[in-house]
Amino acid sequence: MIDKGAEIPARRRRSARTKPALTRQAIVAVALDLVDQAGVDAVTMRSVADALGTGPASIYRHVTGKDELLELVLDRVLAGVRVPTADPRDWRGSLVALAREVRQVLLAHNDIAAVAMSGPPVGDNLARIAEALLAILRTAGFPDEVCAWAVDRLSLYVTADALDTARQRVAGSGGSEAVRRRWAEVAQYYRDLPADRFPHTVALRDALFAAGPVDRFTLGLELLLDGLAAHRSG
Amino acid sequence: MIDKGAEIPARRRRSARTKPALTRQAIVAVALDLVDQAGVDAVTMRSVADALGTGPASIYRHVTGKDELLELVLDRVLAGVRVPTADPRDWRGSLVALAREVRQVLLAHNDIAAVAMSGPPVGDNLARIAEALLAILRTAGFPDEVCAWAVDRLSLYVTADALDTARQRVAGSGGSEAVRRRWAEVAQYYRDLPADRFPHTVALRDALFAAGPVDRFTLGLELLLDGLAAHRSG
DNA sequence: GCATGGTGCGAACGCCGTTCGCAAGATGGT
DNA sequence: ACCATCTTGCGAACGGCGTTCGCACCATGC
Repeated sequence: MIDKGAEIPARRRRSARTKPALTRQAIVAVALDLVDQAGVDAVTMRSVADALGTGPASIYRHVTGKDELLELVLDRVLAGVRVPTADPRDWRGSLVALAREVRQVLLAHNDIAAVAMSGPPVGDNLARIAEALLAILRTAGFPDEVCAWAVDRLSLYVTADALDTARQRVAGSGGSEAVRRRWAEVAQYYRDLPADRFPHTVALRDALFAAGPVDRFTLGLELLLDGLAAHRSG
Repeated sequence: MIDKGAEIPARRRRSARTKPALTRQAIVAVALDLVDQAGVDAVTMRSVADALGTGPASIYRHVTGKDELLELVLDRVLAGVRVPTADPRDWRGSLVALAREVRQVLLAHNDIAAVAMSGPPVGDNLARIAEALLAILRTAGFPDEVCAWAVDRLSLYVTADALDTARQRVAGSGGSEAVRRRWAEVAQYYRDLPADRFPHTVALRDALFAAGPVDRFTLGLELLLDGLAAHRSG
């Protein structure tokens, strides 16, 4: 948030040809690579330092700690969100487009959504996205207080879904053998529930586990927007 | 999930009067106490062992690892959820009551919701709650596939809100000095956004930070239920 | 009385985030 | 040109984490 520009290498040290120079940007880039390949938990001061050919202490010259590093990674990810131009005649379509864009960008980087759910809402790009959301809502004619909590609820929903989806994706294919077996056990547990005490769960067990092409995210989003529509000019 | 009953002390060892006997239940109880007082992150194999007057290795005789321990804690918390009797004439009221009950129970135990969002959906009590949710939805006459994803979306929303609320509560009063200053900084950042590039955010900054008596949880829930109502007998 | 198997636990391993203190290069004043 | 000062890199270490190993111990069944 500070020193947003420039970041000149400051010095061409021993082998500018072979080393990435150790700047904030380089550190964040390496951390993002680790997130993409192995998830947020794989980001370690040591793993980042290793990938840069140095030790963990060096990272602290450019970043105050791991929290700030992950916030910077999240901000870089959110920089890839392209906000649509608000169409006043179709606020609903605009909101759906923006929500899907954010979700897609988050999911393109593994479980980075976990960072968004564990810290305060920071970063220039988050502010940019929130502004776009508010622009859509306000030009659509929603009262101010409705806009205020609608942006809050929509953000929460999108972030939570992105995190949930990423975790289930790990359970399906990406994850370790142990994690996959764990989820399989849980599925089996639900399948074996006694029909007398869990009649509805048993009756719906096929529908519940049909992780098929049904886009649960959009369905839930439409629910929220249906309800929101009732608050227009209220 | 296994060995659900009994759990006899197995042996009256050296001082049954002074020591809590070291059973699964005692371990879970101690861990839950730690969650209540200092949050999920404060639950450590060592801290749990210390509270029981022993070493970390002893815990592993009764629990396979930290993951299972936290799952057991979550299950014990969810045991406190009292599911309402489904009233077919008021599915909406029943859903609101159940959702609020779950949220309230989760929030009564600090950020325990973090456990629910980081692992697979396990535990007898979770199955019990899901069954109750499905009972309400099905007796209300929703199509099966709607029930299937509605229970998914509602669970996600309740859990995510409980986690989010717990985190903001820490930012308000419960948390450490450092955490509170961090959130204050963020609030200041949003307040100082330039009005030319962030007109809507600036215009709404009072409404956005009015964490007042407005019950955002119920508002969002009503949104979902409004949308859900449109899917009846569809 | 003795083998057996479950239980408690001290010690250790290999990670983690973070801090310290020093070396070395860059910078600025004179 | 020279030295004082500042910034940057980084080896080493600290304390804490989850987990495992191996041994001592005791209740039990033969």
